[in-house]
Amino acid sequence: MPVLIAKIALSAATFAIDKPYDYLIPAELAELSPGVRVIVPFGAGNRRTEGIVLAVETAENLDKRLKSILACLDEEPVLTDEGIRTALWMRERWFCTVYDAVRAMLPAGLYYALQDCYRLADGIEKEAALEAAGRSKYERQVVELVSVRQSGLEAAQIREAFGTKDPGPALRSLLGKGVLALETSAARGVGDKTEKLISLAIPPEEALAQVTPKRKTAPLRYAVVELLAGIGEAAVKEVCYFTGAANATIRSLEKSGLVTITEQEVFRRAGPDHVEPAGPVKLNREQDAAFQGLNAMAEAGTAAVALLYGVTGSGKTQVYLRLIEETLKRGKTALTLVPEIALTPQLMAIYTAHFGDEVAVLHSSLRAGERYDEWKRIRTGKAQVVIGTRSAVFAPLERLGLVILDEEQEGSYKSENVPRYHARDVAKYRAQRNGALLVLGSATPSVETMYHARQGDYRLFTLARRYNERELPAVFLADMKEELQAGNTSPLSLPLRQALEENLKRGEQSILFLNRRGASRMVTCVHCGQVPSCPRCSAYLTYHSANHRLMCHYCGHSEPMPDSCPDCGGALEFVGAGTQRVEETLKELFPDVEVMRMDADTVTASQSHEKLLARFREERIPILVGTQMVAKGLDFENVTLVGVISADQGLYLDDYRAGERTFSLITQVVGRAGRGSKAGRAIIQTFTPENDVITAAARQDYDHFYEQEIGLRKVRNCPPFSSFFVITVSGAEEGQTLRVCAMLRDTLLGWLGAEPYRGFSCQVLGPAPAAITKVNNRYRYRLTLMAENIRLFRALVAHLVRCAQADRKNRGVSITADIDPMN
DNA sequence: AGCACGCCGACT
DNA sequence: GTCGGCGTGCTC
Repeated sequence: MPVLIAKIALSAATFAIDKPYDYLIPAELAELSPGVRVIVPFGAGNRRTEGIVLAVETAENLDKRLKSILACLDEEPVLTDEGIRTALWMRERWFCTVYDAVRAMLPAGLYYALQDCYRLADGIEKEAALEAAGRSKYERQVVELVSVRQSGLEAAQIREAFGTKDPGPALRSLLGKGVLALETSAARGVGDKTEKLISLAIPPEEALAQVTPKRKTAPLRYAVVELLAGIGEAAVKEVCYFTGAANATIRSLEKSGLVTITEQEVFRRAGPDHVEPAGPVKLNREQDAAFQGLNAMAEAGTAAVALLYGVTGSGKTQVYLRLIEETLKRGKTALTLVPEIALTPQLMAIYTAHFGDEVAVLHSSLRAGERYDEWKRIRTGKAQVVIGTRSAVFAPLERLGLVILDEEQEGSYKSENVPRYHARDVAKYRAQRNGALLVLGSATPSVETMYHARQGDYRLFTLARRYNERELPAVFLADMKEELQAGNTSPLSLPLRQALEENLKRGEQSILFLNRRGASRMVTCVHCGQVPSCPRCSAYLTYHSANHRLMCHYCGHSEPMPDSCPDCGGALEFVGAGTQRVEETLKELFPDVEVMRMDADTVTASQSHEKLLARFREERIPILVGTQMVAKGLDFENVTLVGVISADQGLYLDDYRAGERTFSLITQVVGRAGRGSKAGRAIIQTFTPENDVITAAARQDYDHFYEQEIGLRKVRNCPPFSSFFVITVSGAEEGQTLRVCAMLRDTLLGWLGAEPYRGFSCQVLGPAPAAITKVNNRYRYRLTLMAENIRLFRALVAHLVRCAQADRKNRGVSITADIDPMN
């Protein structure tokens, strides 16, 4: 008798054991189709696990050993066939499990939280249950707990009652005896972002009276209560930030009844601005030429990739819009990806203006419900145009005809957590499968992309003229070495200071720009040179003026800023030119001038950076200092001066992409400045004014930069000439971590010497400690393999990782692999 | 990674 | 008996 069998990818499967598992489809689920999620028993303990059906098959002879699917979670498939294929491809391509990929593809609002609920089995009374439990004290405890309520008890509550002791064995034993019944329910809609709020549960005086006696021994408890007494209700996160209290402290305060914690949904979305429908798109001759070429490619219906290389301000957006219009006319759908939604609000507004309700927007600051709604609109075909950030590359569009990746060189397209995919590659894969056109747009294309374009793999379209023929600002390189020799240790050079003064006199606005990496601010002792570092990480602590504390950016540790050096008592001094330091310097120089600072610290939920920028423009605040996010303000009419504080920051890092990043950053800052009718100026501060990357960027000379860079890449065998495979080993014990890493290298070298890998070109570097060796008390060592990114070699790396993970000797260490990581 | 299973010694 | 600890092997 034939039976139905489902191939299922499981959430509980780790990378080492991930594969499609076979389960029997029970009669009541006979309609089950691929793409729906199910609950299945897995492992020796039959723990409930979420999975997704990859395929349904019929088998003639029933294999007795197959387990059955317990329940189905979706009425309709949440993944299309293409989605399933993409997930399978991602496992092979990015060293993740199929379910890791599935998780990345689905909107948060679709997540289920599985909840196990234990109750006495039907027809079993408490007495009988106790008897069955026999003399086992834990089993008796479980029976006592569970029999309180007819409906039974959630697993989490039983675990809580047991404290540190694991109730698992007792529960399983009782389950086996038939005394207990287990029901697994799937609760939906847990994905919404909530924020925990904390407030005093008792009057402030009383609370203070309770904690004051132990002020010396429990300073954090005191600090939290004191803060709350002053401000009333606050977010737990903020309270931790300002006092340095850990979550444990907060919980203990809650337990002692001093504070109460409530959860509230976070509303982060700025209301959708109402946009007037836009008129037809007009293209100039150059844009039209690019459009015609691209459109012909899209129309052909065969998969292809094109690079639209258009200098800043050349009007790539209009070309996108025309291409999308034509794609829609052909009855196909279009997907546009942008690096960070926060940096491209205009693009969204423009899309909405052109395509109205047909546009769906997907990005991280949407609430789970909104994201889910947008996802549904796409899934049901109501939205045919999608714009969004990295994960929007998985938008469930059918009949995909066009994919646009704007600012394709941006690093944010690469995911930093599992699955560590690159949206560009996923986009390429989807375009390939759909016979769609992928357009990579950029003013400063990544070296890899330009290489492919020049090789003829991608068609190249160029927009060389600035829209409206606007003039570039005059660029001046300020030599910071000279400044230093002249005794100027402030972050502002003399030329920049003079330019600022002139702008202030003329009533024009200025923007000072800091590289992100230069944004942090360390503290050092003038006497002994000590720099306070994190106790859990091998990283220096950074000073935050908002709470006057030293914080670790890797693990979140924080401590109060000491008055003097903890080691020798010497005076402490700030190093590095963070935005805060620049702001303070400006305030000293121009005491009566308002300075606005914009960085991760000042941009919060209520002070979104659009709001800050709007204020900057409307109130004509003379000077704006900030990181990347200030770039948008450069378009403003009254901004006539832009200063790049530390152009070198990040340029001399041990990273082959450093040059590319610096070039892109400076080029865009300069290219955007002086958009108005008044002539603009740009001052770039650098310690190495002769550096090729910096001078090329000042001239807006991409070709020169590219020629230099591709030569370097070739010599060093960096992408696009090879790929970096980085295997990271991390563990609590440094010796073991290093040993495992070395063992991996030896195994790999052994394999590379044998068939079928003999002769395959692969450079093996390491084991080397990661840039931040210790994070959260775990040591990290890595192997770097430089090799061609082909299936055969990926299979080898995957096999290596799987073997190492399965090895009992490597317990306690985690082993992961990544391709072309961003740091 | 979980989890069972088998084995051992300790407690009572 | 029961409990805790630990090594080994499998997950449809």
